[in-house]
Amino acid sequence: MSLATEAADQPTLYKRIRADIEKRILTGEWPPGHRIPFEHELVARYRCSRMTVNKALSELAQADLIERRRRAGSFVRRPQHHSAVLKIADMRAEITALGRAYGYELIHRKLRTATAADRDRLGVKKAGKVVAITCRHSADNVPFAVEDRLIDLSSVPDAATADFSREPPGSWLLHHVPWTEAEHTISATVADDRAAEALDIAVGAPCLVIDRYTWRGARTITAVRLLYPGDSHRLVARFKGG
Amino acid sequence: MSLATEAADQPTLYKRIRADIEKRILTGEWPPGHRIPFEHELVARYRCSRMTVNKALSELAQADLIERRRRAGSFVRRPQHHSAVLKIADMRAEITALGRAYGYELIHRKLRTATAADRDRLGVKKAGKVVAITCRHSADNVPFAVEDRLIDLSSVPDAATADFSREPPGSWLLHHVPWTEAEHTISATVADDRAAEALDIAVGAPCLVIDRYTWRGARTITAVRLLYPGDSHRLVARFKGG
DNA sequence: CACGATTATATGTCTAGACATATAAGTCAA
DNA sequence: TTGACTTATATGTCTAGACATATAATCGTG
Repeated sequence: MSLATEAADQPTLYKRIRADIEKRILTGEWPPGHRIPFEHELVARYRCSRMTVNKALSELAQADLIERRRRAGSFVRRPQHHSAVLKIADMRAEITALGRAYGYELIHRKLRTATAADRDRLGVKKAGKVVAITCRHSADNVPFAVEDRLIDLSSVPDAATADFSREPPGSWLLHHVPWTEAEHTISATVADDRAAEALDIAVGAPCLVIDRYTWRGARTITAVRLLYPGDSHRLVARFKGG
Repeated sequence: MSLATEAADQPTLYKRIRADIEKRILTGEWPPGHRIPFEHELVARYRCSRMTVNKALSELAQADLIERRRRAGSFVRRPQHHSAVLKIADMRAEITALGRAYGYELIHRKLRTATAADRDRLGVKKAGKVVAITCRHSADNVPFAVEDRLIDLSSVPDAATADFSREPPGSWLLHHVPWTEAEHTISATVADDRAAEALDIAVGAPCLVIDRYTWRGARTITAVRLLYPGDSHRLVARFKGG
């Protein structure tokens, strides 16, 4: 078993070590559960210091490719099944990235004391003020998605006076409020009257739904529901690694 | 500006350094573009060696929270908008993780020479053999998803003789074939006759669709389409960090 | 002023040690 | 056999240095 394969073209030693091991894992030569050589063995193989192989192994562990267990060794992890990294940018970025003209239209905006439904949706107990917004995003003048959003003003007071008639609330929030945690829920539904009209599709047509909740620490910032025409829009996630 | 905040409760020094910086970024105290202290400044602040702060900063860079530029310093990165990590496990794991009883049923299996449609779907040019499978996954005896799969036998010869009447092809593949890349596409549709019958829902009911393509290097392994009843199933992705 | 050469500097990688700590494995007594 | 104790060992973290390298800034020159 020669771990040091071909001579390095360029990359640094720890990267070569990492790549060598990664290759063996991805080709299946070292299947899940396989114990990879101990650090001191790799030190001997590559004739380097322990810190160097440690760095390579640490990165592999961070990438969930291997699992490190004290006293036992390092083991190839069972493939993380199918994780997928979805990049859901804000709507303007998403649409311009497609090379299409971005359009935005505010349909409705209301500042109100949180109703029971609002509080439930935001996951808060106290009845503070909220802003409720409905708007539409379009690509090349074709409806792309409708957005239904609630912003908690006790977390984001400035949102009360922000001008959402020109700037989409999603962009505004991204630039004004740092967040620490978010949750997305993806589901499917069929268009009701309101959605059908806003998206210019038939009632009963399939729609992709993304519900997103954003927090900053314990405080809820915003809850948003995005409705995409199901036949035109797709979320694509490419994932690398085993 | 005191970087060394409260005394450490337990964690190691480099983790504390990383957490301190992360906090400042997430709270917005250090906004995107802000230059974080040079390594030698952090060394002085925390009275430790450069390797220790380097490890902390390297991990922050790996997590895309900061960007490191030689000679210039390290800078807070613009928030990665809304990325979402979807964990799509194989169906059995997904259902048992929900605490429900997993059920599997093979509906159809056929070994054939790839048709034009098959080749198109798999993205291959040559007309080799393929296995086409339709099956159903259920949770607590309620239909959970229908699966429509194509396996390229030139990439996975063993699939020709595997017994898919008891073991779901997804699990079998995960345990027998390592993969290097996958792509998911998520969309919405409405149930047609076949789907409605298999899922025991009404024709025209919304369905979530996941199309997954899996490769090993340049070879296509399998293409699968999963159809979930849209009102019952949700994909949840929680994401941390800004 | 524009452009090329030089220099200073922050990060990138690496070493040869050290001690800490979790834990697999072995040992011994009840 | 089981449970408690001990030991060996692989990983986890850290140090005080070193040289490499990319590049921002500066300096000179045409």
